[in-house]
Amino acid sequence: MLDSYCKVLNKNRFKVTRQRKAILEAMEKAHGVHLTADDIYMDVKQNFPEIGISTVYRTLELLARLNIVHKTSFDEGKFRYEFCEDEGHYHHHFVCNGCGSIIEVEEDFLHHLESALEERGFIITDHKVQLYGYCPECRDRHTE
Amino acid sequence: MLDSYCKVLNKNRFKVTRQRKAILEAMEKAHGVHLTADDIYMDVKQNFPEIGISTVYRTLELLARLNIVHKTSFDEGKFRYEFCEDEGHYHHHFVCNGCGSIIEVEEDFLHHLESALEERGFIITDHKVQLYGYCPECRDRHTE
DNA sequence: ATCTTAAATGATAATCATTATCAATTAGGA
DNA sequence: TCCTAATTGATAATGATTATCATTTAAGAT
Ligand SMILES: [Zn+2]
Ligand SMILES: [Zn+2]
Ligand SMILES: [Zn+2]
Ligand SMILES: [Zn+2]
Repeated sequence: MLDSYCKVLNKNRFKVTRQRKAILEAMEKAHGVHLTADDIYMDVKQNFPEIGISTVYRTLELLARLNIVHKTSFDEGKFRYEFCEDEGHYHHHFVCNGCGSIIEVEEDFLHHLESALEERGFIITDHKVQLYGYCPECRDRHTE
Repeated sequence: MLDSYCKVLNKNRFKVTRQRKAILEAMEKAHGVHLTADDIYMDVKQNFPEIGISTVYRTLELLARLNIVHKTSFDEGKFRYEFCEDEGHYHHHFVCNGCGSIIEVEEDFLHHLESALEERGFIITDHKVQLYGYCPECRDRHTE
């Protein structure tokens, strides 16, 4: 997995540095979790104290440009990152207003909306669906 | 319209100040446009040079809390505001990667996604759908 | 209409995520 | 090994937003 990402870096003439590998490893370790730049920085620092926060931001920007990671905001005033899916089409997210947890949702009804727009002459390159509310653990606390 | 918003302020024991009225007026003037706090600040300043940017932020936060305006981010690193719809359920947005224009989309296929989650015990209070791509004016420039 | 007072305001500083700068380091090809 | 452009880390800068606090004001009581 890590190797295949390094191949993409190579293919695009970007150097495979210790820092970039460490960042990719940290993200792999947290697969399925939506990490902030700072989450990644803190984790990498454990085994690599010299790493700079700028390198983390720069690397994530690069990985996003290469379609290795997907950068998205859940309206918290900061961005979160996760690995892209192979198909290039993203799953959706449910954000709990109670505990803040972000839960992935597989269902996809967006084709309808997309084709309606494409008929009107738009080109759709990406979409984002975020649902907000209460997860089963928080719903009782909320309705009490 | 403005009067009905003032009524909501009154009902909730908030004062109806010149600043709050000016901000609501600026937003009414730009109905259908998705304004940033600074857009509103700049506009109100024309006829009300003493207004402070803090007041704009504070007022928007209050109006959002009262469900008068809806605050949303289009991943630009800042928030945009528009009046809530009566139903409490928002339209969707198409963001053009070319010119940055934000176009409203009425179609709503989200019930499906929402009921699927509700069956699993979640409570959905809000959703956000944002599509990205190229609008008809920008698509040729893009595919050239 | 005046008084009272808690709410609201504006100037300013603080915060926080992110980006830019730049001298020093380094990956990877010759 | 050498060369060099890419990369890095420290630091400063930015830009949006929030906090602080002395001053002003809306709106209810007199
Ligand atoms: Zn929860
Ligand atoms: Zn996800
Ligand atoms: Zn466009
Ligand atoms: Zn809208």
